[in-house]
Amino acid sequence: MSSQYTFTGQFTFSIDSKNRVNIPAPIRRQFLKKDKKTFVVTRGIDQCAWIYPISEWNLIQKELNQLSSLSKTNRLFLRNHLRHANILKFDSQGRFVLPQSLIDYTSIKKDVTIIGVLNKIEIWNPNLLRKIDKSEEIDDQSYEQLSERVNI
Amino acid sequence: MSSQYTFTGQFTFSIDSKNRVNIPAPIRRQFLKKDKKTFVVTRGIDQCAWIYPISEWNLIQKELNQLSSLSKTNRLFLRNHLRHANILKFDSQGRFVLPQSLIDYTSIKKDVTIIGVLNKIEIWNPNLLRKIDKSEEIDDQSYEQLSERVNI
DNA sequence: TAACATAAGTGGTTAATAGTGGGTTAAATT
DNA sequence: AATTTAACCCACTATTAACCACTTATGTTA
Repeated sequence: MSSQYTFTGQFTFSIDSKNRVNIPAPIRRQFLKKDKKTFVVTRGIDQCAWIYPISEWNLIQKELNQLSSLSKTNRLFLRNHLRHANILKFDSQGRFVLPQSLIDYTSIKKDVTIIGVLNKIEIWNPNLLRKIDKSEEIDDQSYEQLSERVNI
Repeated sequence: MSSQYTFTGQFTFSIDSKNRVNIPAPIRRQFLKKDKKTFVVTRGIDQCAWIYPISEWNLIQKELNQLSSLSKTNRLFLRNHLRHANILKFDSQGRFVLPQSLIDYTSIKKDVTIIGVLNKIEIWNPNLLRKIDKSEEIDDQSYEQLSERVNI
């Protein structure tokens, strides 16, 4: 089953003294009623945090359920991806508290950049995102490979 | 039949003088009424303890029943996983006493890190978990392989 | 375009919950 | 019967989450 969400856009906000982060209104508005303001924040594979609406996350979990813990790789993968996953809600002002472990992982200080990436939302340290922007461009060959799979 | 539990998150608490360990509230809240605060603690495959809600454990037992004891591996596996399994309940404060044998096995001293891993909960010595974090990272190739099976 | 109205982002206070420690009673073991 | 162990209860403290309030944008209408 495919995603019901298509997040886009980029926003930069401040994180407050209680580690609360505001979810940009355009993104917040997309949240479906059924998800009841609930989502999962976890480590991204790059140095950012990923947010999935809870219904999206449930789809992922179903896939993870197929992996047996008797395999070592599976065990590591499951552990490292699930332990950093926090089920949260945003408050009546549309904010949530970013867990300390993720603040550390993402090196977020005062400001955060929030970007919509299809079925997930990414939370970045603005400086880090800028740096990666420059250093990790997609080369032509990789684009060629992608072209086989994605018709854009 | 698949799991009814989807534990996530990471928490670090202290173990008290009576060897009591607190179960983190977000995990405790997930426990189904039918399980009546009952669960099984046993040895994990890595140097940690595994906790399964009793209904999950029953599912696992059903699978274990499929393994013939004529195979030596099966015999060893069954023995090592069943002999260290304790059926326990958590008290009105949400704690349980961690059996001495598991304290020894996991090298737990003063603090414990508790992590949710889908249908089970893992109890670790925080230092040990950190060590594994570094030494056993998943390499790019394994990620590529996983990507064929899991769409995250 | 000025005035108003609405929505969005930010900040702090209070009330509820969670984690921790210890003591008392009941049960089990020797 | 004495000692140990486990269950149960009560209490304190720190953290978290719910609530309220203010300010700055954005947009609408006269």
